[in-house]
Order: sequence, then C-alpha cells, then structure tokens
Amino acid sequence: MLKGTPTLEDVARVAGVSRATVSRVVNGTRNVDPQLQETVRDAIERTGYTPNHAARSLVTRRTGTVALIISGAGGGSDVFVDPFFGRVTAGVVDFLRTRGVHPVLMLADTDRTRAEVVEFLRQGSADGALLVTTHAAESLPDRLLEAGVPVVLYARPGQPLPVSYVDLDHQAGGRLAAARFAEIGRTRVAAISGPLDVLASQDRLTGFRAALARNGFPYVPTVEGGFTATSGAVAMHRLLADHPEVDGVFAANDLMAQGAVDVLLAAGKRVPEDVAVVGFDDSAPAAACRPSLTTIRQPVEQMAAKMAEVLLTALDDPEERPRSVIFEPELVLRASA
Amino acid sequence: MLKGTPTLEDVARVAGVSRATVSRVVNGTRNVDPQLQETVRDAIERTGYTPNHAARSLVTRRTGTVALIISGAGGGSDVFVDPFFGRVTAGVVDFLRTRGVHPVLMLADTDRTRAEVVEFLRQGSADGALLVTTHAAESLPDRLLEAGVPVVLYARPGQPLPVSYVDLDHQAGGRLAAARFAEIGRTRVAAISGPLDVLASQDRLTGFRAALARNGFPYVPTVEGGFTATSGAVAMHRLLADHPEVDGVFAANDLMAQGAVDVLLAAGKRVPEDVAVVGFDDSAPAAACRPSLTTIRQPVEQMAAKMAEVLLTALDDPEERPRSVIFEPELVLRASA
DNA sequence: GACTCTTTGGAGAGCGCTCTCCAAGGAGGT
DNA sequence: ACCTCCTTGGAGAGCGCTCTCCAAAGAGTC
Repeated sequence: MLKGTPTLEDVARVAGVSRATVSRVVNGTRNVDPQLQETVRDAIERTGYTPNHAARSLVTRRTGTVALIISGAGGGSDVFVDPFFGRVTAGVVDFLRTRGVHPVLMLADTDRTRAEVVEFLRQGSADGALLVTTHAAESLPDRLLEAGVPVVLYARPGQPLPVSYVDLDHQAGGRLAAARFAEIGRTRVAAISGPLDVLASQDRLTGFRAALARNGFPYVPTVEGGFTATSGAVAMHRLLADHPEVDGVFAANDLMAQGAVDVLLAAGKRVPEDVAVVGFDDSAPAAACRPSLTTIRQPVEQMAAKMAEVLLTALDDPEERPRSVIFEPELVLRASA
Repeated sequence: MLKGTPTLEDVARVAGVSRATVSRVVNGTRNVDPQLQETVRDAIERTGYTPNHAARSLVTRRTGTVALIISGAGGGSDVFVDPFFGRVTAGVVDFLRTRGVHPVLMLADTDRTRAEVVEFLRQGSADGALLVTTHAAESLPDRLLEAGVPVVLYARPGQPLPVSYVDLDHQAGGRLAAARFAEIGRTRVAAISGPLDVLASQDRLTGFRAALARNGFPYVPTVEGGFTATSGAVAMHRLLADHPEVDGVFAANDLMAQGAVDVLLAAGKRVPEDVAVVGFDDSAPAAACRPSLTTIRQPVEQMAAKMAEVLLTALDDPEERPRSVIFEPELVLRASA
C-alpha cells in the first residue's frame, strides 16, 4: 500500500488528521480528543508505523543512549577477564534498562580510541558518558568536560575537576583488612598493591598501612602488582623470598589474591593457618576459588547503577552541580583469613 | 562568534563555499580542488565543527551502531557472572572498533524487553543486530527477521530460519571429551549436561554419548545442570549418590565443572586420580581453579568477532544470502583429567 | 447576546545533513 | 576555431520529526 517504511505523514493521511496530531498522540504531549486518539492509534496499527529515531533526535537533541567508556583496561579482547568490568557493565545495563536508556560500549585504551570517544560524544551520538577509568592520569574526563559532555566517573578524577563521580572509600577498605589481621593475631603482614598510578590502589594501601601503624606495626613489606592473577603470583614469590616469615597478605584485588594463594599453596604453606590472605572486591572468583577468599566487598553493581542514575539526573537538569557518592566497603569473611 | 554548535552551514560561510562542498570534503566523496579542501579544512578547524550524527543518519539511513543482544541469560545484574557473555562482548567490541562501529548492549530476558529490542531496531536506532541466545525457543530471531532487521546469531536457531549464524561443533566437543576419558582409561563416566532446552547442551551430550557408545559404553548417567557452579555441585551430589563408582565426569561448561570438582574434593575423592573431570568452554576460571580444568575450548572471542564481521558484510550487501560459520572445538589438557 | 478565556487541531518552519541535478569552465579532438 | 566531454562547485530538494504559532470552536461570564 505504501512504499518503504511508513512515516508520520502516512499515518496522518490514513487517520485524516495532521502530522502534528499524530505526533501528539505518539508522544502523549498535550490533550488530544480521546476519540481522535483512537482513530490515530488505529491508523498507526494499520500502517505499522514506528517513529524514526534519527529524525526525532535531530530535533529533540536527545538520543536516549549513553556511552559506557571503559578506559585503561589494557584494551584488547581480554577486558572482561577482570570480572570488575563485567560487573560495572551489568550494573549500568541493569539500571539503564529501567529507564529506557541504552548504553553503547566503548573501549578507550589508546590516543586514537580516546579521540574517537570524544568525537562520538561531540557528534551527539549519545547524550552523556559514563567513564570507568582506573588510571589517575586519564585525560578523558578533562576532554569530555571541555567538550561540554555530561559525564559521570567511576572513581574520583586524578586532579580536581568539576565532575560527578561515584567511588568507594578505599582507605576504609584497607583498614578493614588490617583489622581482620589484627583480629586473628597476625603480626607479620605484607601487601600486594595494585598499580600505584591508580588512585584506588594508593588508597587501599594507605588505609591498610595507617591502620597497621596505629596498631604498632610501622613497616609493611609491599610489592606492586597489576591487578591480574599472574601479577599476584609474581608478587607473592617476591614477598616470600624477601620475607619468608610473613603470616598475612593483603592483596588489592581478588585476582591477585588468588594468584598469591596459589603460590603460597605451592610453597607448602597452609592458607589461612600459616598465611592468611585477604582480597579486595568480592568478585565471583573470590567465592569460587579454594580456599574461598576472605575479601573486602566493593558493591560494584550498585555503584555502577548509581553512576548511571547520577548521569540521567544530570541529563534532566543540566544546571545541577557535580555530585559525588561514596560507598562503604565491607568485610566478607570466608576461608582464607 | 557563532551561536550554539557550528553546522555545515557555518563552515560553508566561513570558507566561502557551499554546504555541498564542505560535505564533500568532510566525507571525502568526489574530487574537490586540493586548495579549496585546504580552505574548508581550515574553516572546520576554526569553527570547531563536528558533523551532527542524527542529521547525517536521517538521510543516510545508517547509524554506525549495531545492537548486541544478550538473551535468556537470566537477565538481572549477574549476566556477566558467567564469563561466557563477557567473552562474547569482548570479542564483538574488539572487532567492531576496528571498523568504527559501536555496539549497543541490550538484555532481552522478558517479553517486554524483547519487544523493546524489536522496537529499537525498527526505529532504526541501530543498523543490525547480533543476537546471543542460548534457548532454542527464543522468539527474537524470527521477530527480528520479520521486521527486516539484518541479524546474525551466535548459535544456530531453534527452528530452520534464513538467518546467518556462527556456531561451534558442539558434538565434536562432546566427542573430544569422550576420547579423553578413553585415553586415560575411564570406564564409568557420567555427564552433567547444560539445560536441555539449549541446543548446544543437547549437542554436547549427544556427541559425548555417541562417542562412548562407539567405544562400547551404551549408558551414561546424566544429570541436567543450569550452567552455574552451584547447579554443577548439586548435579555432582546426585551423581555421587546414585553412582558412587563414577570415575569420570564431563560437565557441559567450566562453571559446572568447577562446582563438581568442589563436591568431589569435599567427598574425599581425588581429582583426577579417583575421578577425572572435563569441562567445556575454556573460560578464565578453568585455568585459575585448583586443580586446573581440562576442558574443551570454545573460541568464543573469535566466534563473536566473526559474528560481527558477518553482520557488517551483510550490512554492506543486503542481497547476500545467509551464511553459517562453524568453529571447531579443541581439547585443552590441564590437571583435572 | 457580546465578550473573554480555554481547549484543541492544523500549518509550516525548521533541525543539519546528503545527494541529485545543473551549470560553468577547461581540456582535448578534429 | 568549433564541438564534445570531463571535472568540479552550487542550488535546492528533501530525510521524518517536533514544536511554535495561529485559528476555530466551545465554555463561561456579565
């Protein structure tokens, strides 16, 4: 009957009304006579009309999508090996879907991809950006802000910036770990930190050390890891070589804790009897590995959802000032400590 | 100098040329005098122009995005607990980025969300769809096809449909597992299958059983699991209760294998000495857990990338016929069998 | 009954871009 | 020197939608 996909125009013709009226019915703006509404709906039904997204967003300046940018994860196809990013994604998706907003997933790991991200947002391909970045030196927050893109960060920015973010009280997490070691009477504890250009890593370590110092232990042997299981294993080797008497290890994430446990076991140590291990994050492998990991829980999904919520709020009210939401970590007791 | 974001019009005015010429320079279509190009580029630079995506796609009928639909994963925020979906996502993202295409992530777990997905595509919010679905009864392929949306599936459809897909030869995977048990002399093997409404589960089991039958073992005790670690543990309990003499277990994915191993260990069995365990997928936990899992590798990332590639090809040439690409599984030898 | 006010439908002007024509000018052939 | 062909820039018509006006009609007021 009609060529191509039906447009508003077509529906209007079939219903015998103007384009404006159909638009009003579709969008529920203003009052339209109920009977007329009926006619229009009928025409929509008959023509199989669906509003064209591009045309609509051309005039509304809204796309109904946001960019979920994962930066500094090493890129490549193994981003999701770290369950952290999967959890963030799940949390974001799960929240956005309740609001009819769709996330487009972007990896920003190189200068080129970073530029593409900025370009993407400047084009108005998405209404705002959710930026998950670990490295303190990340340039995207700044560039996005400069481009006038509404953005919310996961983790506070490296330098002070007027931008909203959600974060965890990582220092409190470190303190929680220290408290656990104190509780089970460990006196020769060491730490496997995350990359030190990641603020969260610094904070976890700082909190951990400060709490230990307060308990009378001024020195904490520390090796820097890279948030991977392998790096945790390597770090544990070093620690064991330099400080064979160690009886407690705080690893800055679960993956590294897992690597450490493996090395410990292989070295004939019992976990937690000889060496207690506390991880961080409480990701799926923490519960699954043997011995299961005592860890500091970071409510990633909730934080991610909050991040999305803050962005949507900002989108609705551009005048709103930047907000920060800080979550509290929690000790999860399992077998390893 | 100019109000709001600069448009083509603005650039044209600054450069002293027509809108068409600027458009040609931006898009690199047709020949434009090099000197004029220079002028135009300069004007673009000076105005800080960025093409408006909505306007462009209104006329080109292309958005430069595709929908990545994950269906039947139980939905909710724990989709990515199963590393499988993370791997698919990573593979897709990793490929698409090389082609400047962006994926929009969608979860389709209810009738409502399924309808939203169809609506989304019909609106032209994305150029095509990548559908990752496990359940054979999934209605989306059909509905998407009917809506004229270019779509590629991960895993063959439940009923014959003129649609492209990538898949694994799951039966061959089952055979590989059976061969391994034969190789290490296991004669009382059992299986923990995936949900039987998933074709891949059926196929893995069929291949496994057929190969065993060929070796002279007609009966394989089987319990159906749900692809989660817990379901694997539950199944293993059942198996152990009914068939305490079992000396080999084939689990249809690594998560279930992990759960099975835990139960086996807890029951005082040694793995692999008393009971050998073979998993499926070769996901990250397979290598990480203790004992590490001998498993059947499914090259998920590559398959996902291929799926994306097939879709982009179809997008470029709508006349092309549906294609199927079948990947071969591979035995990965580790500690558990 | 004349007036104002409110409600509701239509007309039409864009939103910013692409792309099809068309015209102008220069190169090449005879 | 004339004609044809090719190259390259401009004009302008949309793409499908929203939204601001404006007008008509009905309701309420004195």
